[in-house]
Amino acid sequence: MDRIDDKLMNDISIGTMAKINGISEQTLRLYDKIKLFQPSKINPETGYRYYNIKQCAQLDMIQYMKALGMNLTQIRECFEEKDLTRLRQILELQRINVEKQLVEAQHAKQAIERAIENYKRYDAAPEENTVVLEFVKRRRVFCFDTKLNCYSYGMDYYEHILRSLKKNYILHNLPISYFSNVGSILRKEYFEKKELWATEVFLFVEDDFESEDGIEIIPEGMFLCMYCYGFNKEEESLLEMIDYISSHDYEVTGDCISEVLIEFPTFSHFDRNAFLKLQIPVKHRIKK
Amino acid sequence: MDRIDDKLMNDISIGTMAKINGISEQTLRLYDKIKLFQPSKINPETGYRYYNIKQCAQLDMIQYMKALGMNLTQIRECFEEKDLTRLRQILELQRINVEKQLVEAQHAKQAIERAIENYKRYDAAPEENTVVLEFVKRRRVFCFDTKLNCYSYGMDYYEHILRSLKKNYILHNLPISYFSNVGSILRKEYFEKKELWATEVFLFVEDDFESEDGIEIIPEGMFLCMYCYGFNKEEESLLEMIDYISSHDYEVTGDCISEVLIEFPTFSHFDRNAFLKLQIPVKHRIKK
DNA sequence: TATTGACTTTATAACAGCTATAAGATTTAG
DNA sequence: CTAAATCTTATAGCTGTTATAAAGTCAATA
Repeated sequence: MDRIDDKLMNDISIGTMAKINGISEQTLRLYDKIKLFQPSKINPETGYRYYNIKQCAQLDMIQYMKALGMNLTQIRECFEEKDLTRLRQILELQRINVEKQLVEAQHAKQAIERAIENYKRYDAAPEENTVVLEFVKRRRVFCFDTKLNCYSYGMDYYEHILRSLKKNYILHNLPISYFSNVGSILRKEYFEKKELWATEVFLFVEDDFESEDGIEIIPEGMFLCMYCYGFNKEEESLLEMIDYISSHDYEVTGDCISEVLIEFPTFSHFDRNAFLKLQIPVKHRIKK
Repeated sequence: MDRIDDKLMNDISIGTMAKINGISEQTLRLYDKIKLFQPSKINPETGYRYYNIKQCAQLDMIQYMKALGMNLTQIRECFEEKDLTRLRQILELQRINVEKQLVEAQHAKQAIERAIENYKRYDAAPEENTVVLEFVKRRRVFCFDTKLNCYSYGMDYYEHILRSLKKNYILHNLPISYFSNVGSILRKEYFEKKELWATEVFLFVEDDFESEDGIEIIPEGMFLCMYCYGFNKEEESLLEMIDYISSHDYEVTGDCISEVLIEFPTFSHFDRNAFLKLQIPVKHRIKK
C-alpha cells in the first residue's frame, strides 16, 4: 500500500512514468519531442521532465490507438481535433487496412506451411527415375497460356515464360508466395502423341482465391508420378514415363502436369534448379 | 514475339531487369550494395550494371523468401549456406512468427470493429439519466482484484488501480487493444446495501482468450442500464438506479457492472473522460 | 556530327518508430 | 561525502525501401 501512497505524490519522474506504463524512457522523450505527449512540467534549471498521474489516461489512449494500427501523426491529429470525427474517420480507414493485413498474414501462413510440407515431401521422395502410383487430391490452379512452348529453346526461353506469368499474377494481385509452387500443363492430346508441347503454366491457389478467368480444377485421382531433380532431366523423364505407361497397360485419363515442388536457392547462382514432380493421371487399360 | 527475341539478348540493363521482375531500380542497386544480388557483369568504365536472364531465378527466390517474412540478411545467409538446412530452420522460425502476426492482426481487427461498434452505440445511446431495460448477451471478462475501492479517494486512486490492471494484463500477454473496453464490478451484496464498494476491474475478452485465473462469465439477460458521461457522474447515477429499482419493483439478480464504452482522447489532456454504461441484471419482483 | 531524350551512375536524405550509445549533470541512499 | 542510480542532450543505427540531385552514358534522329 505504501508504494501506492508513495507514487501518489505527483511529479512522476520519466523513469517511473515509463515503468508504470510499460513503455521506455526514450519513447517518452520521443513523444515529448514530436509534441505527441509532453510532461506536465519541466524543471527549467535541470530540464528534468515531471509527469502527473492523470496523464496516464492520455498515454493509455495513445497505446490503444497504436494498437489499432494508427501512426503517431494520426494520433496527434486526433488529439488536436476537438471532436471525434477524425478518430472515427481513421478507424474506418484502419478497418480496411487491418483487413488487408489479415489476409496477407493468412497468405504468408499458408505459404510457409506449404513450403515446409514440400520440403518434407522432398525428404520422403522416392528415388529418381522410379515411377510410383499415387492418389492425389483435387487441386485448384490459376492457369495462364504463354503461347510459348516450355520444352523448346532451352532455359532462357523458359525464363521469359515465367516472366509473363509473373507479370500476369502481379496484374491479378496474387500474393507473391504462390509463385514458388508453379507448374506446367502438357495437354493429353499432345502427350499421347509423344509431342512435348506445353504452353500453359499455372500456380496452385487456395479455394478462397477468385478470378474471372484462368481457374482450372485438377480432379483427384490416381497419378503415375516421377520425381526428378532439375529441369534439364524433365524431358528425358517424361519420355521414360510414356514408355512405362504403354509397357504397363495404363491409359492416360487427363493432362500431364509438371509441378515444381522446391526451388533450390543455393546450389547455383546462375540457373534455376528445382525438384520436380511429373504427374500423369491414369487408369488401368481394361483387358479384352 | 520480337520483343522477347529482343530481350533474349543477354546483358539486361538495370531498368529492364527491374521492369520484368516488378521491382524498382533502386532496390536492385541496394541488393547489389548489400551483396544480396549482384549483376552478372559491370562495365568497368561506366559502372553500368548488366544482368543475365538466368538471374531471374534468384530474384524470384528472394521475393518468395521475403513473402515468407524473411529479412534480407536471413535471405543472404540462406544463399551463402551450401545446403537447405538454414532455409528450413528459418522456415520453422517464420512459421511461429507468422502465426503470431496473424493472431495480432485478428486482435486488431476485433478491436477496431469493437471500437466502431461502440461509437455507434454512443450515437444511438439514450439520453443521460434515463433508465432503460436492455437484453444483453453473454459476455466474457478477464477480472482482476486490485484490493482498492474504485469509489473512494477520487480519480488519482482510480488511475493507480488502472496501472495495476495494465501491469497485470501485460503479464498475461493480453493485446493492448482490449484495454479500451474496461469496466468494474460492484458486487451484488454491496450494491444491495447501497455501499459503493468495488475493488475488481475487468477487460472484455474474446472466447479464444485463455487464462488460468480471472476469467468470469457475465450471463446474458435483462439489464437495467443507464448511460452516463464521465466518471464524476458515476456514483450519482448508481444511487439513482438504486432508487429506480426499489420504486419499480425490480429485484437485482447479480453483480452490477460499470462499462467504459468510449474514452475520449481529445476533450481534456489531464483527465480521463469517458462514456459509461451502468448495468444491473434484474428481474421483476413477483407480487405476493 | 550534334543534339536530343531516355537511361544510367553516385551520393545523400527521408521515412517510422523506436533503440542504443556516450558524455555529462543531478538526485538519492547510505 | 561518496557511490549508485537517474536524469539530460546529442547522435547514430535499425529495416527496406523511396526520393532527390547532379552528373555521366547510350541510342536514335536531324
